[in-house]
Amino acid sequence: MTARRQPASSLNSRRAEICRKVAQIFCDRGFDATSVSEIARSLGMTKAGLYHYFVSKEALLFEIISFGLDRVHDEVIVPVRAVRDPEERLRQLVIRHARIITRAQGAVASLTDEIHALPPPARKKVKQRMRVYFDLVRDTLTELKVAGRLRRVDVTVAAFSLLGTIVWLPRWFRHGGRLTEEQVAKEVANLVLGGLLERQGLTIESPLARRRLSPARRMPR
Amino acid sequence: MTARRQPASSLNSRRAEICRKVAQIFCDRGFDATSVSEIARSLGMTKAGLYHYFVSKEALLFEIISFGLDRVHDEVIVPVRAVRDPEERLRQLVIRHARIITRAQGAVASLTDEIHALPPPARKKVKQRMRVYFDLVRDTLTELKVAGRLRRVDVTVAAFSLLGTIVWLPRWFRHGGRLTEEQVAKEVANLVLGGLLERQGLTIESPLARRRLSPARRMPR
DNA sequence: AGAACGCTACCGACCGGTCGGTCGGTCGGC
DNA sequence: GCCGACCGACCGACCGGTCGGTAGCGTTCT
Repeated sequence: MTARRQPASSLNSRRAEICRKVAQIFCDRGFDATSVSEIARSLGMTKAGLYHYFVSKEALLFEIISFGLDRVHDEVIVPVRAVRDPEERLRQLVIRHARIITRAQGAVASLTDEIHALPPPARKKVKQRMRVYFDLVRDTLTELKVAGRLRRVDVTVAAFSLLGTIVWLPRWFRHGGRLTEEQVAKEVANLVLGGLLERQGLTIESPLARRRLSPARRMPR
Repeated sequence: MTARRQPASSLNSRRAEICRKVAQIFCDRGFDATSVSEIARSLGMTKAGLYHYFVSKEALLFEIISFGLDRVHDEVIVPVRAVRDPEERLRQLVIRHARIITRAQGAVASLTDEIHALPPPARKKVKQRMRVYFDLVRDTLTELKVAGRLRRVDVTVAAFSLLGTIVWLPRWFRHGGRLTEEQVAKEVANLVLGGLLERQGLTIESPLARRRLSPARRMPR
């Protein structure tokens, strides 16, 4: 129930392979609705064989969720933290997160819905890691706000709304549709950024040409 | 598995009462993770007693989901369709939808996640009703776009993103927190509208948008 | 008036089946 | 010859669902 990021021995690569496949299964059919025998059959082994790798169904779920959170950590949090400009950081964050979510057909995002099936200690760990990510989003928004580059919005509500938009992606996006995952990621980023930032050349902009605050709009109602 | 909107006989009022309570239970613990005996116990009756009202666990779920969709129909779709101006219609839609979702602690929204537990015919009916709602959102956006009042965004992506923001609300909003459900509904509406519309002093900005630099206090869920 | 009836609302006991999980192996490669 | 990978057979618990009742109550028959 612990274990994260051991060196890739043959055991661990097999574990990772199992994690990836089972993530998809849990994502498609739901954790509770999927029996261990079904999982094993999909993997071409028996239930007893599967239990060679995982001590319980819950432990398997925990490892899968942690695996997904690792992806977010490695491919979103770490690269994005290196971006200094908060606007560009936010854009990168949305695009990167949207991309891994559409790529995995929501396996990463949707599985976090299943945390309720975890025993409380494991649930707490997952929540803590999610919290770190949320703070990154909100802190970036706060940074923009302090710089006067954000519209008059509540940063907490904005952060949650942004995340809601992203995690909802797998519910409607389908590969091979009108838009590619790359296009959707960019479209969502523009939508979100455009909605949050003070309007003024909102895609490519020079940081000089910005008002410090927006005290009044023309024609207030 | 059919049945909708009979006159309120004593039987139906009891059914509705059961629906409301069980909706909360399913929402808290999940459909698959909740046994029929648990449900019955929470209602102060036995399993056999519960089966007097519903022919199956799935039928119970279907009735609950339909009940939630009825709420959206009566309190969002119908009143909002009467609004002629598309901008005001969209604002009303967001506010009304956000309000019933926070009011019911997400019972309405979250249960639609459980459609996968329904047998295909019932699932199809639910999806059709959800589709009607989605079309209302997208058509409104298209109307705005045609009138040149929308930023350069893809209306389909925008519609799904908007809905994602709303259905994600119950994951983080808690009653008795910093914001009331009314404030959150308005804030979200401003956020969404502001992000979509051509800027021109068109949002009524909420007084909540004052800077808040204090650290985080809550997590999703 | 009151016995008889019908019907709703519900219960205790029980059913076949499946669940997550265990255990004593077997077998192939180092 | 040992050890990691895996299997077939099996377990008790619990699942969704059924069945034969019955307590209570309004209506009807006499």
